[in-house]
Amino acid sequence: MPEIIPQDYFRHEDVVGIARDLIGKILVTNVENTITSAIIVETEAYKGPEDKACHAYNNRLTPRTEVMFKEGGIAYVYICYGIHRLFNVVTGPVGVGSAVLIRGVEPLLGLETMFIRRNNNQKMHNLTQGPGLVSQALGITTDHNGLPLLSTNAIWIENAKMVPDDQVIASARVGVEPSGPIWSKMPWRFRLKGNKWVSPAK
DNA sequence: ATAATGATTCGCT
DNA sequence: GCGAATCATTATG
Repeated sequence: MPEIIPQDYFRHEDVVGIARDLIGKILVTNVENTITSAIIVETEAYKGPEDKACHAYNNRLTPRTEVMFKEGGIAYVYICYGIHRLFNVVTGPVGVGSAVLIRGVEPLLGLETMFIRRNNNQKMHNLTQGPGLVSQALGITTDHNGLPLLSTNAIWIENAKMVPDDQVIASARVGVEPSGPIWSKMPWRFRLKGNKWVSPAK
């Protein structure tokens, strides 16, 4: 039996370290009694309150960012560009608005379901390549917002063998240029080297 | 109440 | 490579 990552694991302050460690772990959802799972191959860390690219920058508290300030180990799902659901793992103790965005996964279980959710797209590499598509394939919706990552819920993360450093690429985050040269260049985007399911963004 | 905008994706050139 | 799609969230009046 695979081991579920306990919520405690997400409650320390080092969101960048958590983003790095999540590479290679298994994201699992159970939506409408169907299990789908995938290996996490791309993540990004968002470190509130000092990270200008983070929604919780400067401790900005709004109805949307509220869940980011809760204790680590719960889901933060929000809608981007009116179209896409982006899935994050909230990290840190209560009151710290940090989270890890899951940008790319490699499909593992429930391939058929993922194809259906992705409108029978036969292109394998497009199945879960990018944060919006990950949520689509795994059936993640705003209903998951605020849910604890537990096997008794619809979504959780399972442990896996630690991926060695020489297999992980750290680089600048994507789509955050407006937050300025300092924060947009922080090497807080992590990818599994050579993996075909990392997001296409440059 | 209204207006601007975005942690993106897709289709067309 | 470029621009449209599309709407919840946010700030502002």
